[in-house]
Amino acid sequence: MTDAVPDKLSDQRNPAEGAKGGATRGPGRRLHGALAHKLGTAILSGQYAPGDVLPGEVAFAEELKVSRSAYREAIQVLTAKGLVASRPKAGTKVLPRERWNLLDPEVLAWAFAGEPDVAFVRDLFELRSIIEPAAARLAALRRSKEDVRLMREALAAMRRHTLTTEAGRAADRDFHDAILRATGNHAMVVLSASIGAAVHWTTQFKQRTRELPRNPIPDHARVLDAIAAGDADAAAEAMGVLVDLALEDTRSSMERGPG
Amino acid sequence: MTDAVPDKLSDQRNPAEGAKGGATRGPGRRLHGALAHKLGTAILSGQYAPGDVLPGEVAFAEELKVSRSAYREAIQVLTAKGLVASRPKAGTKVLPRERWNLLDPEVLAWAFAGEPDVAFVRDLFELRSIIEPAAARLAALRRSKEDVRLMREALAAMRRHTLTTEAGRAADRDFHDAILRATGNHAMVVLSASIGAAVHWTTQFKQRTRELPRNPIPDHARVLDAIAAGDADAAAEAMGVLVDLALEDTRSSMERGPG
DNA sequence: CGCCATAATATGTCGGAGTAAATCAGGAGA
DNA sequence: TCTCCTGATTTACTCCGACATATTATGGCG
Repeated sequence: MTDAVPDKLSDQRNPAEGAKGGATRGPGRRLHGALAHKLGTAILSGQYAPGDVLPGEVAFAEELKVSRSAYREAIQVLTAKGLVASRPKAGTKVLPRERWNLLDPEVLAWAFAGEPDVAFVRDLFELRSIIEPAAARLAALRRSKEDVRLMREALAAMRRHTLTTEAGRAADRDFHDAILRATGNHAMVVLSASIGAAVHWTTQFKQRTRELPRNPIPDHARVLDAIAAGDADAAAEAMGVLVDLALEDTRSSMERGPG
Repeated sequence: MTDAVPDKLSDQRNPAEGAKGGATRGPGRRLHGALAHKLGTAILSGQYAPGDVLPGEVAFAEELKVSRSAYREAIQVLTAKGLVASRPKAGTKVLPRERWNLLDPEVLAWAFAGEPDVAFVRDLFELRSIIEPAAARLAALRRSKEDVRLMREALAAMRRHTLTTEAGRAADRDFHDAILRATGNHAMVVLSASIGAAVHWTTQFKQRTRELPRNPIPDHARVLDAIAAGDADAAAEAMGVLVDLALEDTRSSMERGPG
């Protein structure tokens, strides 16, 4: 907090984000969306700590060079995600971390916009190591042919591109996503965003170490085979191995330093 | 959709929600909050199905007897939770269920505002049956004295009040919440809202059967003892038993009919 | 010294005006 | 006849200024 936000975005209305078609899909297409992104990342990065109270609407909106309406809509977004709460006369206050919807895809993106908090990444991995083996087990029991087809496709894509490319990483996410969908459990699918982020950062950390110590394809293939065969125990076991390896890689590269 | 929303809330500004102090904590304290609640429950209950497009801003806001500002802020809330998306000329459309942030506490509340979807309750239980044993294991490894104290308190409260009272159910939620917190995993704590809803509906369903077939205290005490003793395997095992029993009770009472 | 009424202040709500963008229709060209 | 481009329309988006409401702070009164 202290004095001021290093105002970027000054008077840029719409960053145009490329040419047209919305290919890159920037942070927020609308003004209030961009504002929410800006304020959200500021909060997630600790610029505004829990308990801090934001400047008054009129003053802050003017400082940010936006109308009060746009500012308020951005605040409503943050409120909806549990980051802040505003009361008349008291102002808008940043809520404690427990209230934040950290599993919200957007909040997750904001958390990873800057330097990600290593402790949070660790937590996310731990969650993943709990969810995914169980998900693989359920998937083995309930998968449809279509589910298996999607997994095969994703695995094939992983083979074609490697994890060093964005396409390869996307295929990796698709593979894990397909498993979660195959559980037929909606609550599980919702977690795919969080799990996906964890998977993404796995490969990201692996990139940093520049090792790629292990070919991920066989491990993934083992999971797929078990699920396709309907062998629940084998699926859970194989996914457990996969997750443990990822956790290990990440831990070691995190110890080496977050930067 | 079809013709109109059965407009309640007409010109009621602030339901006053009791006296003061915000004890009961109604759906939405502000107008746009109440609107978001209204529209959110309408979407979650299926009144507006995925793919449906809402009436235009001006028309709908007028129909709901609110200003466009308030209406827009409500829509921003729904957008933030992944329920709808709006684009110029195209209007505001309800997104497919996969995009909904079903783990968001508010969305969860909206989902349970009317008759809860039995399939969703089942999914939530399944998630709980995966998370909680693992959480109990982690809690056994990492619990602090303060954590154990909180669990003891919650269990004592469960003993005092029974699960037939709201205080007892709150104590039940507190117990499970304390375990999640004891894991030291922030991502886990965030799930407490979802898990809490599952726990709440367990007891709710039990109430319906009017059986209360089993005294829950010993099962909970077994979990607590294992965690306090630092026995990870025993903690996971004991919690597994607890969750399985709850799952069984709920399944049988769900089969008897959701109403 | 403590309680209650009053005033000050910031959020909440309102209504309207103007801008930007996406869709649809129409026309020119192949 | 079909395709592509161009314009017009519709809709959400942004801005502005004002009023209403709720909460806190203040000061007087018992």
